[in-house]
Amino acid sequence: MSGNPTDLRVVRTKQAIRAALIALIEEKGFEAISVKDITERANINRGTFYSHYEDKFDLMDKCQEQLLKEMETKIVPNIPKLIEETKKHEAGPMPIAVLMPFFEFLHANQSFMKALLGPKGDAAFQVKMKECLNRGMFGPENAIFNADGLLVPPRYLASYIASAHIGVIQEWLNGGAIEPPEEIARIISAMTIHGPLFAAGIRKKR
Amino acid sequence: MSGNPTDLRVVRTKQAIRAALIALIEEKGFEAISVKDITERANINRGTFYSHYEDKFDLMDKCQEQLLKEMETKIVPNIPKLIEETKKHEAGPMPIAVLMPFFEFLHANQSFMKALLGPKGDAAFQVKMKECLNRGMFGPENAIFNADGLLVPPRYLASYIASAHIGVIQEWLNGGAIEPPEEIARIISAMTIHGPLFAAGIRKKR
DNA sequence: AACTAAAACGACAGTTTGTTTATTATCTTA
DNA sequence: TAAGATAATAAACAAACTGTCGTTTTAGTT
Repeated sequence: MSGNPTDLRVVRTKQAIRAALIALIEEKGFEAISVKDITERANINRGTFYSHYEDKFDLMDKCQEQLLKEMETKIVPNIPKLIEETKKHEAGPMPIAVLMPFFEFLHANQSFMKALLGPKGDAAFQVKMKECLNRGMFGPENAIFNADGLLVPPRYLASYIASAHIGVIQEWLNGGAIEPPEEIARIISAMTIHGPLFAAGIRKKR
Repeated sequence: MSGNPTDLRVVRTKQAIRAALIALIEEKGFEAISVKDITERANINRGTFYSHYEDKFDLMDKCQEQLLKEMETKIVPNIPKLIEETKKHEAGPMPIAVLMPFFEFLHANQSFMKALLGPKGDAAFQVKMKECLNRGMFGPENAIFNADGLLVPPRYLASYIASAHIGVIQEWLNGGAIEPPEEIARIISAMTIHGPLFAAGIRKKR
C-alpha cells in the first residue's frame, strides 16, 4: 500500500489524479467517468489508482472532504462576526471585508469548485456546502436566527440564504469568475440585506 | 421497435421503468444505477428496456424533458402576472394565488422532483429548472428586470432568486412536503419580497 | 551508493453493456 | 371472439470496465 504522504512520487500521483478528475468532470460529468479515463488522463497505471483510492467514489469523497474542511475551518468562523456587524449598523452597507476570505478561497479553488457546482457536478456536494454555510449561521456560537420574530421557519430561512448564495457563486464561476471577489461579495450582500426585489428596483420603499 | 404509445403493454412498461428509476435514484443515486438494476426493479426484461431507450441517460433525459415541459407550459405564464401584482401594491402581501399552480405541480410530482433535486439527484436538472424559472422572470413578455435601477447585474439577480426558490423547494420536499403548497408559497414570498434578513427579524426597519 | 517503497506491467475472473436471435404472451381491431 | 400484429421474454454474444494480484522496474529517501 502506498501511504507516505511526503514521498514526492505519492504527491505527484495524487495531484495528477485530482487534476484529471477535475478536467473530466467538466468534460463529461462524474457519472460518465471511468477509473480508466482518470488514469489515462493522469498518465498513471490503473493499478496505481487502486493503491490510493478504493474507487472513483472514494476519490470524489476525499477530494470534497479536503475542500470542505478548508472551507469550514478558514471561512465559517467569520460568519458570526458578519452578522454581528450587520446588526450594529442596520441600514448601513454590509461589512464586506469579513466575507472576503470566503470568496478568495472560492477564487483560489476556482476550477474544482466550478466542476463540482456546475451542471455536470455533484448534487451531494451542493448539499454539503449548504450545510457548511448553515453551520456558520445557525451554529452554537450564534443564537441570532434562533431568536423569536422570524416570519418563516428557520430551516427555510437557512435553505433560502444558503441556496441563493451558492446560486450566485455558480453563476460567477460559470462565467469564468471575471469579477473580482470583492465585487461578488458586494452583489450578494446587497441582495441578502435589502432583499432581491429591492435590488431589482421593484420595491422602492424601505 | 416498440413505438405505439397507446398500446397498454407499452404504457405499462414505461411506467414501470419510470417508477423504478425514481426509486433507485432516491436509493443510491443516478450514477450508481445500472440498466440491469432498473429492469430488475421494474420486472421487465433487459432487452425490453433497450427497445424503448438508448441507455439510462436517454431515459433520464426523456423523463426530465417531460417534467420540465409541463412545468414550463403550465406554470411559467403566471410569473409576469405575479410581478405585475407585486408592483401594484408595493408594501402589501404577495399575491400568493398566482403562485399556486406551480407549487401544486411540485406537490403532485413530489417523488420525482424529490429524487431529481435531492442529494443523489442531477445537478443538470437544477440548472434546467433555474433556466425555466428565469425565462418567466426575464422572458420577452416581461421587461421588468431589464429596466434601469438595478443594484446588481441582472444575471446575478436571476441566479439569486431562482436558486433561493429551488433551495426552499428542496427543503420542503426533503422533509416530506408536510406543509401544504400555500404555506410554502407564503414562506418563499415573504423572503423574496422583504428580503431574507428582514424575514429573520434582524433588519427591523423598512 | 544502498535501501526501500512506489509505480508500472500484465494477467485474472466477474460484471455490465448493448445487440441479436427465436419464442411466447398479449393487445388491437375487424 | 378469433386472427393478426406487435410487444415482451429468454438466452447467448463480444466488448468494455472493474477490482485484485504477483512480478518487475523505477525513483525517492537516508
